[in-house]
Order: sequence, then structure tokens, then C-alpha cells
Amino acid sequence: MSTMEPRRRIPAAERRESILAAASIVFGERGYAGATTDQIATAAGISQAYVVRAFGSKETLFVEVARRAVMRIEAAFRAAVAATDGGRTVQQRLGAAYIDLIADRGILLSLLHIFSLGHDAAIGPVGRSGFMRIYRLLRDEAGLSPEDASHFLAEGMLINTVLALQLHDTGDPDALELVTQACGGDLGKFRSLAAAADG
Amino acid sequence: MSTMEPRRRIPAAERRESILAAASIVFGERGYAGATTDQIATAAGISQAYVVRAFGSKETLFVEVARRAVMRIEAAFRAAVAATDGGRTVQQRLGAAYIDLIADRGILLSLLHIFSLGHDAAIGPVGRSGFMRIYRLLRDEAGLSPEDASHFLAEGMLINTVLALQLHDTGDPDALELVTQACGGDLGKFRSLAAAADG
DNA sequence: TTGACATGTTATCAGTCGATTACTACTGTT
DNA sequence: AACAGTAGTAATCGACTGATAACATGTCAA
Repeated sequence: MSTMEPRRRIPAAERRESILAAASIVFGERGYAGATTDQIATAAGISQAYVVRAFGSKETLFVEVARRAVMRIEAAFRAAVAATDGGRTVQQRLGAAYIDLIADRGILLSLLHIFSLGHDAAIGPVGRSGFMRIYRLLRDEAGLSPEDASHFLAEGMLINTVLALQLHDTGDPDALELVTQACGGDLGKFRSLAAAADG
Repeated sequence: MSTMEPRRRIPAAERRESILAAASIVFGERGYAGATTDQIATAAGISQAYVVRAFGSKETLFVEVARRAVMRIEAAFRAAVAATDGGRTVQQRLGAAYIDLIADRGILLSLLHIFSLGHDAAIGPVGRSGFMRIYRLLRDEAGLSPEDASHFLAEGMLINTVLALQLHDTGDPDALELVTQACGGDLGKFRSLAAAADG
């Protein structure tokens, strides 16, 4: 840079968070193998070398993104279970909580990619354990039957897919119909996402 | 090779098919970016250069794998719709047809990866059009309501995920419970897959 | 102020990957 | 038998990527 700004120095812990946020988006868009540490660095506004050094390796960073994403979902679901919302069922509260997560671009898409890499020796176990943690939470803490928990997960996977395919901002009316159906009519979160898509 | 076998020459059309079959498996396991043309070549028993030259580029090969996978699903669903099976509903016949596709390792997993790359400029449109073709088939040819079609797709996406995560051959009883629920109790196709997993 | 540590970069390396080129060998036809 | 076309490979190249090392700069306690 010729016009060198003072270049703010930021505490390592805080910097790690911004790297994780950037990585979540980039991994969500391109997948683990498809994303580069340089793309993540650019998104985070730092150099490629710093991204690698901050987490040791690309793989470690990805695993940490996955861990955080699962934790975010767990927290959202626990809050939904605990909420004593008047007339709404647990399923409805859980569904709304999941839809709310769409707003945080990257979480659901990163998970989608993690879940697709079960074959990988290093990442596979992380995906499996994260997925099963969520299943057990639905069954044991939310009190859903195996059947209901399975159905709920299925709807979630469809939302992930529709989100990844970006069906929400095509002009296709059939796609809109499907997206509407998939998210239970609540298109608000998808719309806000279309505005933010410029990576 | 020191022990040089006569090395069979195979017609190009036939060779293309075996490359596509190998590519379907490798792409299904590792994804588009994660798979290498050399891995595909080894799986097909030929040289890396020949894989590339046979399809022009890795991307072209991937798109062709995707096209074939969608066509296979469409054919299976059309057959299920046309079948005048005694007491079973259309949904049941479609579900069974989808479960049968698991046996052909690669199809569903390749599609999972394609559907996760909506962000990609070249592959995204292919995934979107393939996905919407399947949705329209369910709605217009199988006669499912938008709601039923959406539910059916959701169950399919869960099966894909469970398959990719390889939850079917972990010792975890919770995982087995979930897999059983996801595939409607028909675990046979999953078991045969566990035996074939040695890549 | 000064020095020690923490933050961050530039430069570079070694490995990998898709693609290209030039070449070999097989096969069927006339 | 010789030719022509097809099937296939070895060798190699340039681009890219994750990682490392060496270095620079900002910050804070004493």
C-alpha cells in the first residue's frame, strides 16, 4: 500500500474471532478444499501468512469453524427449548431458531460442507460427532421422538441445500415456491441474505 | 510396469463410461475441489492425462457426472411413478426408488457436492437446474403437492447427509437409530455399501 | 525511555495439480 | 504390407497453495 494507514493492532483473541468469522463465510461458499487461506485472509483484512500462523493449519481452522458452528446451533436450540413461548410447540420454536441462524451467513453452509466430508480421515469424525450431538439434543433435551427428530433434521438439510444453491434469488417462481415451503413461509431471513451476497 | 500386460485397447465411448463411473465415486467422496484427476485416473485404471483429454477439463467432467446423476434420478422416479404397484402410494414407490439409488455408490454423494456449490459461477447453474428439474418432476409428474414434494426432498437430503457422514457403519447405536429412521427402516442398501467402502 | 513481547508483513519454498505436447503402439482396411 | 486413424502414455510446464522463516513495527510495563 502506498497510502499506508496507521494499521490498527488488534489483540490476538479478537483477531482470531474475525478470522473465524471470515473463514466461516469463505468455507461456506467454497467448501474446505475449494477455499484458500488467502481468500480467508483477504476477507479478514490481513495477510495469508497470519491466518495460517494464527491457527497452525488450514485444517485446524476449518475444524474450529465447525466446532463453533455446532455450538451456535446447540445454543440456539437450547434457548428455543427453554423458552416458554405461549402457544407455540417445541418444534415451532426450534424451527424458528434454525431459520434465525440463516442471518449469520456461513454457519449453515459451513456445516453443510463439513457434513459432506465424512470420507475424510481428519474431518469426518468432527462432522459425525457434531451431527450426532445435534440429533441427541433434539431427542433428549427437546424431547422429540426419533421420528420427529429425524423429520426436523431433514427439513434443516433441505434448508441448507436451498440456501447453498441460492434458490432464493433466482427469478424462477418454482424455486420461490419451494423455498417458501422449505422455510415454512418465513422468507424474511432469505431476503436479507440476498442483499448481502457480493463475495 | 515391468510385467507389461498386453494392455487392452477399449473403444473411446466405453472408456468414457468407465471414467464417468470412477469420477462419480471419487467426486462423491471428496467433492469437486477435493478430488484430483489423478485419483479419478487411478480409479479408472488409466493415466491422468487421458482423463483430462477425454473430457477437456476437470470441470467439464464434473458437470457431466452431475448431468448423468440427475438423469438417473429422473429415470428412477419416472419408473416409480409409472409403476402400478398394488397397495403402495406414489410416495412409497418414490422413496423406495431413491433408497435403491444408494446401491450405486457415487450418484447421491456427487449430487450432494454439486448442490453445495451454488456459489460457483460455472457449477452453480448446473446444480440449480438439476435440483429444480427433480422438484418439478415430483410436483408435475408424480402429482405431489408443493408441501409433499418439499417434504420428500427434505427426507432425501437427510439420506444424502447420513450417507456422506457414513453414520451407517459407526458403532454408535444413536446413529443407527437415526439412519434407520431416515431410510424408513430399509437398512439393506446401507449395509451393502459398508462392505464396498475401501477407497 | 527502553526493552521485551505481541502483532503483523514480505519473501519464498516445496509440493501439488490440471493441462499440454510429443510420442508410442495397437487395429482394421485396402 | 503399408497406411491411417484411434487409444493411450510419459514427460513436463506453469500456476497455485499452504506453510515457514526472517524481518518489521506497534504497545506497554518498569
